[in-house]
Amino acid sequence: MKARATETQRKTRIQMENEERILDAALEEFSAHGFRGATIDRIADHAGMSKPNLLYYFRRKQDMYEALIARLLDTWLEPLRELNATGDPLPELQSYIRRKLEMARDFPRESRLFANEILQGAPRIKRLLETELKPLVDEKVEVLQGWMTDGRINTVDARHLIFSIWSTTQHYADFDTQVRVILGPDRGSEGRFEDAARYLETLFLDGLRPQNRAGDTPRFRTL
Amino acid sequence: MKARATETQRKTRIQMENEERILDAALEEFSAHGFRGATIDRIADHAGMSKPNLLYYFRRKQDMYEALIARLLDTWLEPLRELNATGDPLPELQSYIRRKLEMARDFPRESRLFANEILQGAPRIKRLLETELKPLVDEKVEVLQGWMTDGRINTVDARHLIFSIWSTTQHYADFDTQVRVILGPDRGSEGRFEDAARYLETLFLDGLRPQNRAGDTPRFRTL
DNA sequence: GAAAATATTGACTGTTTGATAAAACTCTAG
DNA sequence: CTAGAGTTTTATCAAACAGTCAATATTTTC
Repeated sequence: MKARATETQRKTRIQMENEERILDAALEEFSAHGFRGATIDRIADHAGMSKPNLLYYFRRKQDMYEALIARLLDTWLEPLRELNATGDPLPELQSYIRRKLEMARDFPRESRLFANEILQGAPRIKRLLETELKPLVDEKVEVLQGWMTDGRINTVDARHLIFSIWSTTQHYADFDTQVRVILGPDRGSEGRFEDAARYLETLFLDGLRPQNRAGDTPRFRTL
Repeated sequence: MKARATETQRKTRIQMENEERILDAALEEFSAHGFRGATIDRIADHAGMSKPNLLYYFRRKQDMYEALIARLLDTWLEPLRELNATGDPLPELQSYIRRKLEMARDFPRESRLFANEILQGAPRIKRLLETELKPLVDEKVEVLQGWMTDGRINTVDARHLIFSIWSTTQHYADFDTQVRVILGPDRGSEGRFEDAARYLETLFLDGLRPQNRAGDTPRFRTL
């Protein structure tokens, strides 16, 4: 009966398998009900093991949650990290959007876990947001502003630009239920995401103003 | 001891006051922790009354939740209802976006309540989405498609266009914690929303492609 | 194949939670 | 002012919950 908590290395085959099964079940529960709404019993049930057995691997409910959050944030920020300052601006943004959309498609539960945590005021990861998320965003904001100064993309508030990419892409994971109701069951998951990718490309590149770019119509001034 | 549940009219002064206080406290709790995560005790606490007293007005936890949802959906869809088919497309969309942004600013708890419900699979309002939300969206999609056919706005998937307006605006309520971390405390709430409004106007009208609209640069083809 | 390390279980504990019953109190209409 | 409707409290309950413990079973190691 060794202390697994601190002795990081040396994990048994069974240990690895079970921790994996537990974290998968925990992700299911936490992403659907938030920290407080999730119960150990249901997680144990979903993982196919008894509650005391589960608690043998994760002594407290919070330990599961923290394990999930820890592994999440890193993957979550990867697409933004890949935004390359030396690349062509529009293709770079385009592929950032595409990568975020792929994450929403392939890891919807992770997206919802994150959404739940933020929605509840981020009590457990606020510090992480400040130490990891903020500096990364600040760095990439510099890149975007450089592109704007050089006239290579339209001049806008770079932080809000990032927000809009996050929100539009994650919407397809977080609000999946609503999206399905609106789109109907006709188009499967793949079709939905193809359509979304096509739409977001147009939105972020050209906006909604009709494309009379030869100047044949005087610029329309909105209120 | 009359049955308040069905006998809709004839509410006492005290009844009205207390129901209001309770629903406010319930909104606070449900929007922050979801249905399962919220507890009657905390709601009663926050409303400043004993638990049995609260349960005198709402016999079950679910009754509070349903009362909130019922009053929510109607207000929530109001901005979309106001989208006017006979108006000018771009100003119409512009003011739809502005109204949604105002709702995110003025009713963030309501926005989070809704987000929580959808995030959890909308178990309690899926039917309402089908009977109320879907038809309204279908109707407005027709309007948007009409504008596209007439070349008055850029041709895109109208449903995804609506999704992007919902997600970008509600983001400022639902992910408020994250938004604050990124933007820092410099700008207050008003400033944040002004910046957001300005940014979204540019995004939805013109997109990010630099504005060389006189055709002095050959159109850039993205991957 | 036996000792040691690891894994699983059943039986529990103290607490929180949603909900009820009945007694006691307060307000209000006549 | 008083009778009855409306409101609040005290006391209580059963179920659900997070977490513990010692006993048992299984794997791994030599």
